[in-house]
Amino acid sequence: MLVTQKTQYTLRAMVELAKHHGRGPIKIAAIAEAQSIPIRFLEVILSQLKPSGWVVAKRGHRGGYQLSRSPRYITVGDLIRFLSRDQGSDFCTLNVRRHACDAIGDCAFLPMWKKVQEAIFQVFDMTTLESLLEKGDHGGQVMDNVIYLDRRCSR
Amino acid sequence: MLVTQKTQYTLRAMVELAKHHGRGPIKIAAIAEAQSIPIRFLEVILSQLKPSGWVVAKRGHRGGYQLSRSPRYITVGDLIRFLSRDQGSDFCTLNVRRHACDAIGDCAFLPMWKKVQEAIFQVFDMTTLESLLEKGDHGGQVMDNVIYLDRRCSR
DNA sequence: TCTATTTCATACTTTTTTGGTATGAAAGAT
DNA sequence: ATCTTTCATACCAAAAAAGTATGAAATAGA
Repeated sequence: MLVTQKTQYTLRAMVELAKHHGRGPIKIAAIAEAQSIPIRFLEVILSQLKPSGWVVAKRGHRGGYQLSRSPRYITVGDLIRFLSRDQGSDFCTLNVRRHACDAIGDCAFLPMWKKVQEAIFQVFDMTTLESLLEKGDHGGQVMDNVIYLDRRCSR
Repeated sequence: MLVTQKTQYTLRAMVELAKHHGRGPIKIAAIAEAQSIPIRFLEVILSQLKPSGWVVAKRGHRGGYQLSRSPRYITVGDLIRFLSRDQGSDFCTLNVRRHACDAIGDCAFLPMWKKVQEAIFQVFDMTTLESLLEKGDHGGQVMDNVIYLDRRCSR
């Protein structure tokens, strides 16, 4: 739910579009090829992005997709918010519903979920498509004052 | 994947156990009742926590569960890491696999996923069962220097 | 205007994950 | 002994995610 395969396909496709920004439309097939995305699935994905103006499409010969605005002003955060728009949870990326523990009155976990949600978007919102195109460490400036604990998944 | 219903049941059950810490075992049925968790499901959940020493069980008359150590030293982070231990993603809470975009060489998104993962556990790791018992705003001290953008899920 | 190309809209199928049940055995207290 | 409670494992159902199919509608260029 947080980051599904579809989410990742979407981001990859958008980055691919960003790469070619300003050089006319690029075909679904080409994006699918470049990013190893099942072409039919990508068709569905892109046509869902269009109505809200993320991308502009052109049909027919020499048609294809292109970004509607500069990759500099498109953030991962905005995209992910968009992708989880009609997904019932109260914290869009987490899977948590506010009324989950209604029975107990006001849920003791709520402040925590809220903080996590904010922390997540703190990162997503600072990541633009453009920044993703730049090789090397990008977008790290903001969190540099935080001490990261090196705790990994145990397995 | 990130936070499933089972995850939330687990946390609620642990908080319930924390409430009664030091006062002998408490029955599954009582926890289930207090936290509105399906009892059979909770049985499964708790018996999965036992082998790794999160809880101690006692069978038979006057049996039940209790925490194996103080709620002060049990963090949500540790619990969530435990719950997602054998779930193939490289960033345990996100659903992202490192080799997802192998084709493209080194994935442009990796640094971002890593930062998000760290940001999430920054919060989870500072939240102890004990802190969840305290009413009011708890655990907020660390993130206080961060400027939160008020961006919500659009819907 | 015809044709090849490409997106578009919608619906369907399959697979995977999640959520939850069932059953009966084992252990412990009185 | 017996009642209570956990324990281990297997099973089932529902929901979500992933992916496919079909044919229609534009568009460019010959």
